[in-house]
Amino acid sequence: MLKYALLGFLLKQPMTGYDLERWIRSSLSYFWPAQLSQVYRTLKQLEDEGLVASEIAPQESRPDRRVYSATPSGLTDFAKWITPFVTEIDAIRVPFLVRFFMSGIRSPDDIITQLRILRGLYVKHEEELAQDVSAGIEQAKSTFPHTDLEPLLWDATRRAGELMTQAWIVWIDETIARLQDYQKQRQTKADKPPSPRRK
Amino acid sequence: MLKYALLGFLLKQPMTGYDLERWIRSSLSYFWPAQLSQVYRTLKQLEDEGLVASEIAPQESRPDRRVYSATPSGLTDFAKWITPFVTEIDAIRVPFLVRFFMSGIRSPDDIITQLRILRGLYVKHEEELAQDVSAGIEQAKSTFPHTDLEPLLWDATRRAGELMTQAWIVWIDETIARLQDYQKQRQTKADKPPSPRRK
DNA sequence: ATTATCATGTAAAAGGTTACATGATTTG
DNA sequence: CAAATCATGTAACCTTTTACATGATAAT
Repeated sequence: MLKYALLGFLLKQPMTGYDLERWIRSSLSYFWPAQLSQVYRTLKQLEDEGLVASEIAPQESRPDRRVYSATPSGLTDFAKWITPFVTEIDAIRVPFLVRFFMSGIRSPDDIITQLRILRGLYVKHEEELAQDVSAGIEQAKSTFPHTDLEPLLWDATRRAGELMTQAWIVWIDETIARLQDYQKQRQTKADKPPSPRRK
Repeated sequence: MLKYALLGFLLKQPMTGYDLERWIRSSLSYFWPAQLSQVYRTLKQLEDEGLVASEIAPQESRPDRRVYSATPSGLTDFAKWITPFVTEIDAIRVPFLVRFFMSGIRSPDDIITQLRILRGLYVKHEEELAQDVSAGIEQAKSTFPHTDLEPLLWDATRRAGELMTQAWIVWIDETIARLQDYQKQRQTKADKPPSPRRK
């Protein structure tokens, strides 16, 4: 997948592995993160397959830049990948939900605390996403040649991140409420047998 | 991660790899899918680490069942894993969004068609999720010893799937609308120079 | 003075996917 | 009579993560 993300960017413009990582960071990373080391080895693989070519641009006082560009067969391969319609929903993996689901041995209080922490993280995440991606869009507009469609795709991707984040926040709030209800019920039950009585 | 999912189930009750896969399918799979082959190799790994133990239950006319159960050190390890608070948001990977983002060379019509296909898949997915997981909850209630908290966690996990699916459907509808607007504008622009005129 | 940015990579390990291999029984 | 379910696994491959390694310059 990273393979095609890189190819897609290189079709817009030749650039280095380092550049690619930064572009991804302000766009795709919210749905497909990429480590720099992974970018470098994938570029090498793409070059072995003849889908990209690189040339070295010497620099003083900095490591030389290795600038990659997509080859004609790179474009062909990319087109072959993007053309067919997807007819299955992607499996997603959310490690946090595994933990949550398996939290039966934790106290409801602990789970609520955990959810509150997570909520804070998502709020922060939402702000970062808005800023990073919006900045990315503006930079892309002034960097790449583009049709009007491309900023739309870029912004729709940002929007997807926004909607997902908001959905998580809704889920967290709902779930905290449910856990609090559960606690209240337990308490009520526990109070009844000894019959509540004031001093 | 699968490692702890398996341990978590085995702490509720001893069972086989096959059983584990089925339980996961009606619960966690929506946030952490597991192939049967992966379940088997992970169980083997857990056994090597002494976190689970297995014994063979002979059967006639069917392969013998290898029943796994969590060991005391399995419980310790699981508790150590579940206890600490998570303080970072999980990266998620959504292959479809990578394609979408890179669809600049496709026609808006194609992208809309693709989104409509996806919408149908999500609607179906939502129904399956509701049924599978609800059935799973009922079965879990009658199979595992449990506190009242556990059905709550199970159902909250179902709800997370529901909210995510709904968020995707909203996103798809929004995005189709945006693409249609984009098409209308292009058409208007194209119509202007010859100046629109009626018969 | 320290941190962030620019800029390159390598190597080992972990985790997951896909394909292969087998075979009886139950359900539609 | 065909397909799904029960039930076990192995092997090769692919992708990603984490850790290591280097080093100058610009910004705070």
